[in-house]
Amino acid sequence: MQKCFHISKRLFSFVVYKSIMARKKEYIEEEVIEKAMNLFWRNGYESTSMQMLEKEMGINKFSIYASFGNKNGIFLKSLNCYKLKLNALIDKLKASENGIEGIKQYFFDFIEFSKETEFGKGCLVTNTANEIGEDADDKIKEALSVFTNEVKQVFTNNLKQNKTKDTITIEQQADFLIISMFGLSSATRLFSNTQLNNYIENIFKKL
Amino acid sequence: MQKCFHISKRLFSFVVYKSIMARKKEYIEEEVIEKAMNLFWRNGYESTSMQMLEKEMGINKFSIYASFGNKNGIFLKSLNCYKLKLNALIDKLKASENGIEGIKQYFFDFIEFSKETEFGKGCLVTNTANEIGEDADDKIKEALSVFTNEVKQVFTNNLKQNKTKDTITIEQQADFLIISMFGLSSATRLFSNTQLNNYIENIFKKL
DNA sequence: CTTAAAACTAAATGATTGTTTAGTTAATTA
DNA sequence: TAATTAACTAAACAATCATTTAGTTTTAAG
Repeated sequence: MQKCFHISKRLFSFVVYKSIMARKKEYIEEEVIEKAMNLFWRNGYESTSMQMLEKEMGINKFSIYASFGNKNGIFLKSLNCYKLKLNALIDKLKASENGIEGIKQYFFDFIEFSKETEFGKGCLVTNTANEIGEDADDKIKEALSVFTNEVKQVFTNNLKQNKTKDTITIEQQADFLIISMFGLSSATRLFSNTQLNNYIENIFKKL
Repeated sequence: MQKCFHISKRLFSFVVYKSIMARKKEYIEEEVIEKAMNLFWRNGYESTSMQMLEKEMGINKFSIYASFGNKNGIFLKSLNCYKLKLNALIDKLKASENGIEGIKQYFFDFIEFSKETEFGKGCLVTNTANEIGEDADDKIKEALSVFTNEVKQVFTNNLKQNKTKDTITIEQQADFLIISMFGLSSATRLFSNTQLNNYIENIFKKL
């Protein structure tokens, strides 16, 4: 087969044999990925084993590998799923037109979003950024980086709503806020609601 | 042997047979623990295997287990070693009498303390707090909690140097600062020096 | 010098990791 | 209905994990 005509076996069967489907999948990929995502969110990447994923996703290892390639593949899809869920908060923030007040509300919204029982489970993105080392998978590192920069950009746009702020101040405050989100993520897992409130109130006293 | 007279084999040999030593250890426990600590600091608890520890500490697995019991034991000793190293900064902070300025200097000192190459390696305590789950070893969780509270207490004492601040404000600002340290710890691993500076400067604005 | 005990080396342990393979079931099309 | 093929179950895979065991070497006391 010539290189320029090469397409993967899976894609090939999808494109050409679309009408010759045999047995139907008994699960919906988006649904089982959401379950996987919640497991990764609670336990982290390394602590989540294929055995746990098999049980939580409710499908066999074979099916998991057939659908997502490997553990990394499941995780990358899970990151995307997380992104879609968080988009509810991000979209609200984007729609806000009250500057830093909108960002402050996002911080409070995130606590609710992260809530599990008494404590939260942090942010899947920052949890992973804290967990992995420099030699981790490049796609994962890239996804985390892209995500972080996107959120920082939304913060920047909201800060720009205050016309009295110069460019340098906005950049510095955006750095301050995105790093503060890392602190908030950790804090939801460890600190009380009162302490989280004290934290957020002090953050926004300075802006 | 009656229960009330029971002492461990190791302690027994130490106390009674102190003068009947056979072969001497070819390593100093404090020295190999420092090497282990640096490995945990760089890679985290789970990612650090006994194989890596054996190589880095320069002694055999048998010797490691004889000296420290198990991986958890090595880690608890490593946490203590980390504490001793960080005490240089903490003592400087304790000695300072310029209120929040001393705390701000501690933040900058920590960046230097955490520095590895271009990026830092965070704080062993907060790294671990971010890594472990609720079902982790109780001694480790306790050690992390004690450590965090001690640092917060030092922050509190420094904040009290400003006599105009009321008790509630001091408590709230101490919460803010200790959670901000979690953010700084993560940030040293991911963000540039400029961004770390922007972060710290904004933390201590209007405090 | 003999004896005893601790410290050493190196290999084996069983459990668990992520991943793959062999064989069965079920759905679609001709 | 028969043939085809994807999706399934369940077992096996090699690698690695933390931990233990067996056997040797070294030191010091009697």
